[in-house]
Amino acid sequence: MPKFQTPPGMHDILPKDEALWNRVYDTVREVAQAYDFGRIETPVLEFEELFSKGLGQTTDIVEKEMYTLRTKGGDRLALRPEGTAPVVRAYVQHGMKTWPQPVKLWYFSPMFRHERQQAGRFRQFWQFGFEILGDKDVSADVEIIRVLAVTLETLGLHHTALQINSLGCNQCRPYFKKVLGGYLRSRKEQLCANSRKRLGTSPLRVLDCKDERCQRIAMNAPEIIDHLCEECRQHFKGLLGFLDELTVPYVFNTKLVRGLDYYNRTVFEVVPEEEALGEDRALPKAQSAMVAGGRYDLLMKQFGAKDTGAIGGSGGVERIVAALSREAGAIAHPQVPIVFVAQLGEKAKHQAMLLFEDLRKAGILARASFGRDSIKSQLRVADKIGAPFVLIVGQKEALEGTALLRTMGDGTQETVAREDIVKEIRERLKKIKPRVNKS
RNA sequence: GUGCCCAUAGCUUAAUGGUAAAGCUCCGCUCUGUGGCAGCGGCGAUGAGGGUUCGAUUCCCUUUGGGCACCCCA
Repeated sequence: MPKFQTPPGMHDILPKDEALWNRVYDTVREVAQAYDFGRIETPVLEFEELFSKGLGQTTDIVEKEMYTLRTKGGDRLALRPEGTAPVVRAYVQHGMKTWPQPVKLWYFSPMFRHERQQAGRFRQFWQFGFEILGDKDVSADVEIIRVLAVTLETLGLHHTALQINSLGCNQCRPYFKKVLGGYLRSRKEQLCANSRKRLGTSPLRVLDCKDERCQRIAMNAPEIIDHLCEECRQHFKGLLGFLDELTVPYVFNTKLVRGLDYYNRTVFEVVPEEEALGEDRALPKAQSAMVAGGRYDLLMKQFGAKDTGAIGGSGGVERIVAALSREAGAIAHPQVPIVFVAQLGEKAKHQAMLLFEDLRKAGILARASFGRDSIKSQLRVADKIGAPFVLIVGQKEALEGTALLRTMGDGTQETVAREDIVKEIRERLKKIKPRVNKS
């Protein structure tokens, strides 16, 4: 039994995962570059206050899911549970308001939340995110949604559904809360215990409670969309108009609220379509959101970036990787052929190492097993890893300054002079069809 | 944080209240300058701690970890 294991909810990303992870990372990076987002990586640790003040005291993330610690100097720090607050902090700290607006940033980083893990939910998980700061205009909303949609599409995830809603602003939300609160209070008896507790603090959350009774009440509840102030209504209308023009399919979900307090106006989520989940539904709907985000003008203001706005969205890498594995048919990647360098004898080993370096410098993927002495076991390894060619350097070859070039497919081999090896290998590799492996 | 299920080798699985078995993988030998096949061998496990018992991997308790659900979220 291993003495040490990863802490609960945390996991290793192994070489076998590399193909899919790279695919997600590369896609995010390419999309970010195509839309001119600049990379930002903020520290894993921030002052705890950044989140407790930024995300809202009563949010679950702050109340019970933060990893916090006290430093020897007495500072209270927290492992970041999300990426937006640090980015806004950076915007203000580095005076990005003096940069040409808006400032467009992206990241790809681990996040930490102390929750019980289950399917698609971890204590350390990776998120990529896109943020547009310093822009109140609805076009920023459109761009964020589009960038995320393009990312998923490029990855080949087509069975997704974009849900979208507006939460209003400082003007209209308090008014709506009152209306909603009144409605809910009049039916308090029929609500579940949890929702009853939430009535006072965040009545909006009652709307996406999964309790059957609450659902029924939520069904007929007043909708925020009918109570938006004129500006918010125009903003939302404008957004939907853009999406229609760009033929981005969306589902207007008036019940969609988000777990963080800082959102205003636009909020959205991308979930896998039912059929994409397969018959046995590998993931339940509630925690299957692959991508989510919203506008956070209030957070900007709170952190000192007045009179401007910002919007962003982030994606859960593990969930997207899982979705990619589900669509296994789409996942095929070429495997780069490897040339194996085998050696026999002390002198030959030295020669072989030099040869290995020659190959590497020439950009040829090479592998060797210098720790093994028998040619037999070395060839076995070459066979296992699927090397199409093996270069064998023995005593004789070492003296002659040559190597034996063995073609594994048919077992033929010929002697090649040291200085011709790279050229010869290059030619032969050209003729090989890349092997395609399903992962 | 709450509830339900689970825990044997790196992986997949056996078994019994009485010496823990196999397949795959890995390492090696048969074959001391040649891979795949085959044969043989080797490494390697009852998550941890208690209890019941002559004896526990098996039964009980605790704990740790995992899966799932709730809560919530990417």
